[in-house]
Amino acid sequence: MSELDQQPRLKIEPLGIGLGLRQQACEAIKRAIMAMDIYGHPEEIRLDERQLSQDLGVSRTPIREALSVLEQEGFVRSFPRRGIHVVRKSKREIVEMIAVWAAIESMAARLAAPRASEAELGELRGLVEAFRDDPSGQLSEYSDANMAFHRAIIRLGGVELMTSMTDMLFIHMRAVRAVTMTQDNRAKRSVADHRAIVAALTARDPDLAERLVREHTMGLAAHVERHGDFLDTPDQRSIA
Amino acid sequence: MSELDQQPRLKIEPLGIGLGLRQQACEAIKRAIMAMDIYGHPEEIRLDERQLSQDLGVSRTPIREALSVLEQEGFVRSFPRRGIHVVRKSKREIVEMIAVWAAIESMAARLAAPRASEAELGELRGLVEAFRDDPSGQLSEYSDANMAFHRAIIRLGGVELMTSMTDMLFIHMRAVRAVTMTQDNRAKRSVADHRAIVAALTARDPDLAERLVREHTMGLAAHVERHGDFLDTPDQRSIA
DNA sequence: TTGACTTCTCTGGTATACAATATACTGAAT
DNA sequence: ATTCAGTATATTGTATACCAGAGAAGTCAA
Repeated sequence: MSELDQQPRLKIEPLGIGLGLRQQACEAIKRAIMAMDIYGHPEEIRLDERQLSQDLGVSRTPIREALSVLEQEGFVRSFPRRGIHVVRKSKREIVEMIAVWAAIESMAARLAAPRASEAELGELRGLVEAFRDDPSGQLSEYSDANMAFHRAIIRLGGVELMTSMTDMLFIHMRAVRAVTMTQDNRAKRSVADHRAIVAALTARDPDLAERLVREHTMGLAAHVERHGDFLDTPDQRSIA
Repeated sequence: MSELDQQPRLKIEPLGIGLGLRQQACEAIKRAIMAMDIYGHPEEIRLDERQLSQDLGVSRTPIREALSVLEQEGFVRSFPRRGIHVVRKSKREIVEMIAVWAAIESMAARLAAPRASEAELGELRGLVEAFRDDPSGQLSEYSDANMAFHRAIIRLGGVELMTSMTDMLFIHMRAVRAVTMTQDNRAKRSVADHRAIVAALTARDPDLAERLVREHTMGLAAHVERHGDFLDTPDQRSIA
């Protein structure tokens, strides 16, 4: 056995070493789904198992298991004997996800107010002040920083389950970025809101922090409720 | 088409017709897991795919897909090449689930305060007053009514995603029932809390309803935090 | 007697073959 | 010409066979 280690074994890239082939397929398909702009073209996007299996170079079995996981996570929906479609979240579903997000993050802010260290609050402040000047110019970067800010608050709550659950929600909400950027004054107001939230946390005021986070995020929900009609395609109701 | 409805078609039960064999297996295994008292005996519970497949009379393929779904839902965990174990939630995980529950239900109560109809509030009041007298006698029935009460509040919020997410959480929290019943005065205080919550909703006071629900449920979290040490088995930390 | 190494077995992972069903296309009849 | 029915094809759902890896036990040597 020992001489095997001494020989210059060619370092094969850890293709599937350690984690099952199913999870690799799952990640690959998820990346592919997230890469394409689902809401750009309104036609249904169908996934072919055999196509995916020969594209990824594995058999259909791990593909099917990966698709099962993705269906559980809400990315695809399988109609028996009729194929697998990429799901397209309706406006109502998006608004509901934002409401749940608001519920969780406001509770996280309440928990974070007494818990967060000064250093953590400093990092949070850095995330906000990086875009103190008009963020309309770099909307994409600001959107990333925006998400990072909210994730940071949730993380500061100290409840890991909140982090994982909202991460799941955020993945499905990348389509909302387009909606968020429609009103460019939203970005400026967003910075002001964030600054107020950090101030409440710094003041160790749980009630204020909770209320500000809730109103901020529920405001986004109301915004999507008003301006997100393009999310609903004509054939959306047939699925519901 | 219309004569199909007129004819007395023999009502064959849809035995596996229409919904895949995978979902049947999934439901069967989930029922089996929920039926056994996981927290009763501390040893690890391992699931054998071949055993399950010949017990259910199907091949291993749907079993594996069902187990994938169950792993996603957090019921089992699969260690590569080492077997599949029924997960045992740690005290920390239980407390975190209760915190998320509190976050969602308090937001639902806030949304329900202006939305709920008088009839819905009447039903809610019925759920509370059914156990106005000492609920210590029928603890099991009260626990069911307790869950029904909380689910009703969440449903009144009008956000379906909150209902589905908390249903998922509640499934994992059946083990907490044992903890809840340890302090028998908790049941009496619980009824008082519930009555106050209904009063706040009747008064259409979103802030009060939100606060009461939050404090009520977070009180349960604190209770489990103090008295739920039996949930952590010695080998629990090895998984984490 | 103890420790290490090897082998065997058990269990999960993967692939391929087969069966069932839904859809679409074509042909015939009205 | 239009509609209905039947068949064929394509795609998914299921089963079985094979493979690889991990754990345990047994044996040999020190």
